[in-house]
Amino acid sequence: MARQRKKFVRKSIPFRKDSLISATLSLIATEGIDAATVRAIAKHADVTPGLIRYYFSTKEDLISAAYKRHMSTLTGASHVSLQSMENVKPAERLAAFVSASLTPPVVDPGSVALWAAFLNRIQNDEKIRIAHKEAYYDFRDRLEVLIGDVFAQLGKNVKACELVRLAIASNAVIDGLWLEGGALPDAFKPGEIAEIGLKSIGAIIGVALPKGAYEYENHSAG
Amino acid sequence: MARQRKKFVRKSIPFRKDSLISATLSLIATEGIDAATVRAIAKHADVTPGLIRYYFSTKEDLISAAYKRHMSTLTGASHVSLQSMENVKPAERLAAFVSASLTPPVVDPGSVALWAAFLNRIQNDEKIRIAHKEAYYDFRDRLEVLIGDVFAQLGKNVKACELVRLAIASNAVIDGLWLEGGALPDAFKPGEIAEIGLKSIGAIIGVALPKGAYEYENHSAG
DNA sequence: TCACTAATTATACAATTGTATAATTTCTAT
DNA sequence: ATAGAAATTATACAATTGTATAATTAGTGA
Repeated sequence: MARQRKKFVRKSIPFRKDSLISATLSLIATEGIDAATVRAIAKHADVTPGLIRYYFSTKEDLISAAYKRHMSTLTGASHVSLQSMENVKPAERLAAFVSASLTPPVVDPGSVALWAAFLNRIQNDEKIRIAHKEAYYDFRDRLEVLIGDVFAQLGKNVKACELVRLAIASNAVIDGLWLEGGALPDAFKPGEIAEIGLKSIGAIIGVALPKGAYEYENHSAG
Repeated sequence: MARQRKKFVRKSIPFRKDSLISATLSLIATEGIDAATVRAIAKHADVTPGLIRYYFSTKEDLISAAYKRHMSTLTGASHVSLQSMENVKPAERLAAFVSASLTPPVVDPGSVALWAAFLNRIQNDEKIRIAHKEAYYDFRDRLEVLIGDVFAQLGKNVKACELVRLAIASNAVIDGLWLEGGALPDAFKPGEIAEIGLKSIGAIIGVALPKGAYEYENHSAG
């Protein structure tokens, strides 16, 4: 008889790490943090539990890596929206950024659940606390730049501390809407959250933000 | 020799339930959800693990009860601020409500951690999902009434759907600021969050909200 | 004082958890 | 082809978990 089928296939280190991180995120998002046991994660990644320890020295290491990837996914989605918009009016760039942050896949129950699961560890896990802080300031600073650009183009002169205040407030609007949209997906119509976000941030900074920006709304209605 | 010291004291049902719920909340808030084991909770409540099952048929029951109490604590804190303000101008009542929601003890790391721990279960635990939904709408509706009163007093006519939108947006501002203030307590000066909240919501609804409302700010500055 | 009820503790148990280590299998270089 | 290194699986283990049940203890009314 022919040689028996292979019992496993060797994969590269990045591949396996990615698989395990993806499996971890997927499990936490869909079944909650308690479901993310080493055995469940391994099964989800089509791998044996022992392999986890081969790539991550401890489970906390894996969780920490998963957190970082989730955060970069979140912030990355908003960031991508600004590429190829170099020559677009500042107000439209800001609107695109806000829209992207308040539209699927950023606004998503699993995404919020994931974030909440990690937030729970923020107090007792320094790695996660630092990562959270960095992600928060990164996002807020980007928002501040975008808002500053809008004012610059309009010739408005705004004090630095005032600009910070507006960025904090705009960030809060996005966070709050993102949260509610993800936690209570049935409570809002599609597009409603992004629309409210645009109007609200527009009111806060005193500049109307164009609605229905680019890729995020259906073009047929424009 | 005298009779040996009592090995335990009998307490009333509400007392023990309260103790156990408090211990649960305290543990989750300070050490995270994983630390809230039946044994740790019992120890925290100066009780034997077995007693938990005497008052709560399952651990999930206890967790669920703890969630409800936490939510009513949160919303209650904002609600109390409106009592004995029946004859105050609507804008000041709204301001007091916002201030109370964005000031300790509502804004607090433990409070946010607690809320995040429960949010993680929102997808897979129907009881918690329903409780969350109710708490959200309860808070938002109250906000909507307060905003509506402000407009009524100013003689402004605002459509119902527009009022809802403003309540959603204001709620998002509060949620976002509350979250960031609790998760990153060092990132903000005392009173800064409440101040930003008042200005932002004021901008959103188009009505300046009085700062330094009542009990929440130091009276010496007034 | 004394039984009786209900609250509390004590003990036990099976399942699950993270981790450690030994045993295999695959792939690559020679 | 084959040996050796590296990746993967297999197995084991002690600790912890939620829960169930039996054994005590405290308070109450007669």
